[in-house]
Amino acid sequence: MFIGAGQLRYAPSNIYLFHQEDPAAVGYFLLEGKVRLAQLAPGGKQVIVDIISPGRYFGFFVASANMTYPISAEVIEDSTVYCWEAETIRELVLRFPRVALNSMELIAKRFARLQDRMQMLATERVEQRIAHALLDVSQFVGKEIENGAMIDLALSHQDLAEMAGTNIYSVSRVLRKWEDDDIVSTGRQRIRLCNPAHLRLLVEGG
Amino acid sequence: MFIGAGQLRYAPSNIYLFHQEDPAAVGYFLLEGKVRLAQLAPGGKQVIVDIISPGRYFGFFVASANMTYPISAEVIEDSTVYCWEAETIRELVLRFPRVALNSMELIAKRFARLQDRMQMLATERVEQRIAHALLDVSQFVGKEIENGAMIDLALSHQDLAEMAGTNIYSVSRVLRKWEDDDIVSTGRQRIRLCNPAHLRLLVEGG
DNA sequence: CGAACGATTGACCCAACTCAAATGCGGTGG
DNA sequence: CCACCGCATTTGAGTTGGGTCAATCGTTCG
Repeated sequence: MFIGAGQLRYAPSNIYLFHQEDPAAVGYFLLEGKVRLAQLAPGGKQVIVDIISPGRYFGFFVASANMTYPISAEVIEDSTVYCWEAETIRELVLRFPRVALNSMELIAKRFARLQDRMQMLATERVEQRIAHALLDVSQFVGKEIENGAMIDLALSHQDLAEMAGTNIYSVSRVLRKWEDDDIVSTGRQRIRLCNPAHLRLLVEGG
Repeated sequence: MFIGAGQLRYAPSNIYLFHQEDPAAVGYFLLEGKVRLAQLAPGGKQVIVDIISPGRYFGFFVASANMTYPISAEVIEDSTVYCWEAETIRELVLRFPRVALNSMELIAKRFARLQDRMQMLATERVEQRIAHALLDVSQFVGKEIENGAMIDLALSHQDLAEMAGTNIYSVSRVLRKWEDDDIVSTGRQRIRLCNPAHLRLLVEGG
């Protein structure tokens, strides 16, 4: 949408598209690559809020609202983005109300997802949280193998820990246990879900 | 806004305006009273996502998106709400783009707030989380006394626990400690922040 | 006055965090 | 091709925050 009003931009791995607290001047749509949205806590720890894969918007609504970015966006895989100035977004929304409605629907879904994650952090124990985080992220960034029975994720233990609100040691121990039970298989910066159904059980069951 | 397109409704304490999983058919604006938005976790525990005070919208964006409510809304103080059918909201957004823009700004702020809460749940320890939750909720539902030096909250330990992702026992212990330090004073379903600045220190500091 | 409910307190215990150290893997440069 | 370095991961041991349970107390209200 809005092709023409914004501009295409190539962003190599490891750069930041924007930093937390920066005035939100630009909204993005990811065409290709991968971007990590993280929030830095006072004290050094950070939380990964989301991992963006192609076809998704980010920093879009804040930009329309004249705020500062509440999170940072780090490119973790060479990416191509399409981006719009905040002012342009506002004009487009005013000109094409349909766009606004779509945006509202989009954000409502993201909102629900965020609430789910909040609940998981508030009520679940580490093993469930890790399962939850894996399933959540696999909806978008996973590469399916063999009719979806397996999902391959490019994800470090560090990332997973920051999504589940724990540390790399606990992540390692949990993954090891699951590996013994053939639920996942792990490698350097790679996690393969061999049995997503079992993970789902863990999340539901308790 | 939109007066005329929706309708006024009186809702007594203890009823639910909507339940989690219900199709989101109506969006609300609170004129008077207090409403608790909570999400029930599989396993009985629940998380209080927000406490709504007069002047705020809720269930509004989900309604515009043809989804099911991701949370339940319980009236916890006799309330007056103004509400719109989902279809009406969509029509209004399409007809008055300005409304859409305002909505997007509104939701972006809420989004940022939710992300903050997520971070707190993921990285902070219980004492900080409770301080955080108190400050967060006091922005909206507190009654200021003596030029803001004190804030009076109608809040049970149970509520606070469900906001901070802990249990009533830990809440009680933390509040007791703070009471000994004259940071708060407590009563039945009532918490008075005597020294919000000190709480803010706790949140920042670590 | 008594029932119901919120709050308190103590004792116990375990999940998970911390720290330290070892191990393995990948890429690089000689 | 091998040696080396840096980083991700693993593993063990020790510690503890805070969750759980049980019992009690206080207060509100019918």
